[in-house]
Amino acid sequence: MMEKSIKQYSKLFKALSDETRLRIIVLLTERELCVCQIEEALSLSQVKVSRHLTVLRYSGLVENRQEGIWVYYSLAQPKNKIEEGLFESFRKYLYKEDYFANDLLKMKECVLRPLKTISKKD
Amino acid sequence: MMEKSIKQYSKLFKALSDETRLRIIVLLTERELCVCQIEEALSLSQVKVSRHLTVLRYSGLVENRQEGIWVYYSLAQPKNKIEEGLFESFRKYLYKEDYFANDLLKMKECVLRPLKTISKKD
DNA sequence: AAAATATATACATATAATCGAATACAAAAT
DNA sequence: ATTTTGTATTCGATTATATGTATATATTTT
Repeated sequence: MMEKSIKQYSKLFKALSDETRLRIIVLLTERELCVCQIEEALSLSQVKVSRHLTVLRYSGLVENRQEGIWVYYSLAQPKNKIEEGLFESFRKYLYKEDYFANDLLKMKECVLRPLKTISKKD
Repeated sequence: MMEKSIKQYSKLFKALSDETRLRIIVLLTERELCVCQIEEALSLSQVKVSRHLTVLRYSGLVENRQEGIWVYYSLAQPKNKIEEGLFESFRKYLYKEDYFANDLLKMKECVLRPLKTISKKD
């Protein structure tokens, strides 16, 4: 159908149009993470992170896999040239920007510790 | 301010998250156009086009200049690497996709014809 | 001057997105 | 079998977005 490609792209951009989701995506450009790690790295509530991850999953930008009690999320393979270019730009440029750099730093601290010791926040 | 960059990007993607605005942007990657040309190329109402152009202008993605009775819109200079990459991707790939290709074709027909009142002027 | 044209805005309304709090679910540990 | 832990979903409230109709503004033509 003709409308498919337009919708596909507008949905892509809608998925990226939320600050929380953008922060999550930038984290995931670096590595696979489970929900509680994202929660802590971004100091956000469980509901908020989980809900935005669901949105991202529906958009096709991320995938998940379950491992025991944890659900790990990762960036999906880019489905077109636009996504490909975006992911590349994210990896190349966004990590340098203060806010994202900070998130990434905190994320790296988090993943050093074993999962069990992660404490809850909101 | 720390939040600035994140907001900047989420706003960029929000501006691109609407189908009509995406179609407009793709037209503008090709050339400057006035409102009525966009209206005709996309077969959309005046209000709809004008309103979405206003949104795009607020997002900083497009600029406009008035010339007599017409207001011409064009893509603004990219303000960061992400925008730069996006514009490049749009020019490189989107014009090939059916729906956008169709819009561009129709736009080119439209701009061949003189603007109604201009013919009287010269 | 009035009429015509291109564009923008106001108003009302419908639809969608976001959020916190509470709750459900499923796997693991006890 | 019960509790704990990580994750997902429901509910209700709030806010944001998109749209059509009507109207306003500004420039040009007559």
